[in-house]
Amino acid sequence: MPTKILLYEDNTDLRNSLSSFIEFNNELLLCAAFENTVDIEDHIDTYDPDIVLMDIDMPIRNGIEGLKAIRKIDKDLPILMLTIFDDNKHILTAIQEGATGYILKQFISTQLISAIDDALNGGAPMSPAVARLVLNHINQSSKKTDYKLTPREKEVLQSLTDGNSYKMIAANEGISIGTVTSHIKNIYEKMEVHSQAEAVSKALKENIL
Amino acid sequence: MPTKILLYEDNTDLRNSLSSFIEFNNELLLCAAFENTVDIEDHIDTYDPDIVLMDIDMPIRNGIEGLKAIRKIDKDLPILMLTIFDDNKHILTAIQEGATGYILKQFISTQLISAIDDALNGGAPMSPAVARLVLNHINQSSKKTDYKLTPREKEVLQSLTDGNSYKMIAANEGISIGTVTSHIKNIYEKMEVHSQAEAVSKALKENIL
DNA sequence: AGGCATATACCTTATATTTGGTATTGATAA
DNA sequence: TTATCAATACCAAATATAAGGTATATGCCT
Repeated sequence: MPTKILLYEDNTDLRNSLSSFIEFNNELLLCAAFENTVDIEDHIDTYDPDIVLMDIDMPIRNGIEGLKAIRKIDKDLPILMLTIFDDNKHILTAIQEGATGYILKQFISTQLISAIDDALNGGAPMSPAVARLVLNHINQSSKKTDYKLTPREKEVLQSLTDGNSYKMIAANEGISIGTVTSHIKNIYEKMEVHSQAEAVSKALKENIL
Repeated sequence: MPTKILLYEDNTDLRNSLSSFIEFNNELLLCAAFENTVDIEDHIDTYDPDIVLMDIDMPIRNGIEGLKAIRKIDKDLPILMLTIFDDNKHILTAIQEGATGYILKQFISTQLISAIDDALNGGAPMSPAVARLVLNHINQSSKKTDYKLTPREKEVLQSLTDGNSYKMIAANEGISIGTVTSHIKNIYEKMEVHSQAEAVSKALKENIL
């Protein structure tokens, strides 16, 4: 049984050539191709595809919106994003929204088949360059700022981040509330923040614990 | 000029066969091969490699330790991790610590050369299966808990997370402090928390914004 | 040994937050 | 059309926090 594909691509030429490419392959079956993701919920319902190929930059309702719309109704349907390589932000957004893989348009002819295959088998096809972006996003250590917190201050900050009040921190650490106050004051100075919320936010976002 | 390689692998047979494989290739130059990462700092200093191939599971001082040690002295040196197992935890740890790529040992013969090439050119070579793990780690939406916050409450929570005080939130949203207080009270109830720090922590960790 | 920096500790007071209420309006669902 | 809910708004009080001090111990440098 061939793999049912739903395609979204606003450029008419590319949409047609991709359609031909898919139709030419006996293992693949093109359900339909659209120029934007308006009504994508209905399309999914109507065609019940095995995989979706999705351009990112489309007018009216783009690929990210389409991706989100699908993920609301189907958490597992493989969705391969297609794009030119210049848009780091879109790539990360797409991945955070649950895209299955990421193919650069320039490599479609050589990689599409194996990418579809990988995606259907639980893999996440992406070029090494895209993977590098993703890894850099995870690996903050390269740009991790060091606020030179003392061991005690780190403990207190960790405890704050866990949602403990001054009173609870004092009890856990075996020190007085006054001392907790003092540590937190110093933490705020070093981190240049002025509230728990800001400190916790900064600590988590910058992964400094 | 050949690419200088430093190899860490505790299994003698595999280390030898990898060494032979590298020496057989004119583009590659094996600086040295070791069975664990003790003294890795000295090795880096002595051999000044272009890339490091690192097994993860080694006795005494393993590949993750070695990776961390290198990253303390060189943020950019490409480091490819090698492993037999699809060990989720090790893969994620390695990536968080700044590994450049991840090769499963079963694919070394076919993928090592291109992986080295990718790594040297700023890419992050990894198999689709490994990439899937990484993406799942980023994309929490599958297990995202829904606290059913209203749009306004999400705005307020976002603002809290940005480190704003009640007063600032009121000004930014164009509502009174009393109303901010009221929204936050409702947010706390829905999220089952009792302070800013806890709410911010939960919001960031669970990625609900 | 003396001087210095730092981590730790505690106090105090002015603000801010938390939590309990109540109430109005507009939009939406039953 | 009634009932519910979201968003808005305010009051009041009990607590918690932020930011200003000061003090002691410890290790480090000379």
